[in-house]
Amino acid sequence: MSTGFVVALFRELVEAAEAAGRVSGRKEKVRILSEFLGRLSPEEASIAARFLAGHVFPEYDNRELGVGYSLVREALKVLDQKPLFLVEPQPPAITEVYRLLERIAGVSGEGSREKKLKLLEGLFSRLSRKEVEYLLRILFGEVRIGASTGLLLEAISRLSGVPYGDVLHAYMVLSDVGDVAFKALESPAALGKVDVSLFHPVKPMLADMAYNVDELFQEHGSPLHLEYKYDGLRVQIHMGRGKVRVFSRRLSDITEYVPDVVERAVEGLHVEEAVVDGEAVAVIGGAPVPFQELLRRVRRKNEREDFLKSLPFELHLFDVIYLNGKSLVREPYSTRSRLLREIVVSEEILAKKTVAYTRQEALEFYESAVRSGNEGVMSKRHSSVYKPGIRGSDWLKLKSFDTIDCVIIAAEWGHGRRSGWLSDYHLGVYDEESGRFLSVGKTFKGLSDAEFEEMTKRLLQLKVREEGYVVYVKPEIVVEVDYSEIQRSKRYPSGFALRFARIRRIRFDKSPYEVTTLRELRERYLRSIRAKRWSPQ
DNA sequence: TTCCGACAGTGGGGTCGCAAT
DNA sequence: ATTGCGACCCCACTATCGGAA
Repeated sequence: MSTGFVVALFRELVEAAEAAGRVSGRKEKVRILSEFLGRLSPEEASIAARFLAGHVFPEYDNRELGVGYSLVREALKVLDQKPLFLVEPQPPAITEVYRLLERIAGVSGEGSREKKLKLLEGLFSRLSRKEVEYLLRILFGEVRIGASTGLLLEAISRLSGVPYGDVLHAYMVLSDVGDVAFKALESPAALGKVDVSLFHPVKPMLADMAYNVDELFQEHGSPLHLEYKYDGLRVQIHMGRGKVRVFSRRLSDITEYVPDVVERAVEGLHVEEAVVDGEAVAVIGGAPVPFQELLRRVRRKNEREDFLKSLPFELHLFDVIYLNGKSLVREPYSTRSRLLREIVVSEEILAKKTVAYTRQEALEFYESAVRSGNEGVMSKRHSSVYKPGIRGSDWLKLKSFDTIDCVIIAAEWGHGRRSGWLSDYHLGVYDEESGRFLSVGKTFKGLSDAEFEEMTKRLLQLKVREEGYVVYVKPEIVVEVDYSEIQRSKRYPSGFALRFARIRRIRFDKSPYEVTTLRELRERYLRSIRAKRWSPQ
């Protein structure tokens, strides 16, 4: 090769990852990663950057590896056997590992499990234990070296000399850290010029959480620009040149699953070329169905028309980020909002909006959103630009939630920084009929490190038995639990599961027989689906 | 010097299609 | 016909680092 680069081994990537993981400072991690990537050819660097971010393929790439814990467990057995090689196998290059993973992703059909297994075993047998460990971390998207996409972009900026702002913007529109690394090394001058283009998905902008309307005013000032927050599928629709593609929040092309969304976009927008952002909600009788029901339409393909009609998607658009050849991500929200209104046939396709000058107006709008079966409201800073993939205070979400008391009936040992703590708790409600506590799901959210420490001690004192990762305890510790929705569950004996459960506080003052009853939970569930005007079956 | 924004890490609910059983 | 697996839809929350104030 005439590139002037020495072929980089996968082992070197592992060494760099380890080194970055050992230090705690972000700057030091960035230095280590940039020095490593700087030694690589553009192609190697693009693969390595993706690997370090916990991806095998670009995020917009729809290829699937089809390798999970089960297959890996099987393949790992090969390491326990004596290798059949007479001479030591050649350690693979980064590019070789990538090509092999591409082959694995390409396998499908009957006997695919066996074929994937053989390829995986072949790869494992050429790697040291430590290299296998890091390969697995990459495959499962959990590299855990305290550096992911964010710090990799800083490393790319550092090694290419391209300002960080340009690198970040390139990432936002290219949607792949590997593509950014490649371009930064191959043509750094061009990196600052990339922008949104038709049919290449862009990471959707995200919102921070707010907890009351006062916070919204505090952050965004008056008046507030509010929208309904719908509980559905985030969709980014690219249309033009006689074509429409729909992308999900994680950039999968979901066009084939949502023909009615395509139809509504085509009928609802009069425009040459556009990329619009919105939420698709499944609606029956004018009211949104529970998210759980909507899920039945996700990734469901080749579906008969009568099924689609029984659970139709409605579209609520709230942004436009590309229009007739021009990127709008640098335009303020006020402008994008106006342009969106100009290209819709009717306001019906837009997210419901209001401008609230007072606390009272904001509250009323929020109440109306929740009353009509939606999640809550969004507040958007009128002057803010569209920041793809960024979660910040420019957009704030205010969601409704409810609270019940549960008793902890079991707990699971944590992983990583939580190893040594019981950090995942099985929550029980009281069933008066059987006199038992029945599980309504698990949560690991809400406690501080100190509380985990304390909770672990208390739970171990209440331990009844231990099975694998699960420690069953005497039901004694009561916790107040916030959740966003009660779902029907086949997994839990109570028949219900809490969506987005998190512990608000520990109730040392309450006895387990004072926790919420199953009857009460059932009543709450029935009330919530009545609000949505939806009934099972 | 203190404050706060962005990032990383830990893990929850559900449903589908597909291959294996 | 049923089951197990892998992918992916929705995520919330706390700790930490380092630049902003």
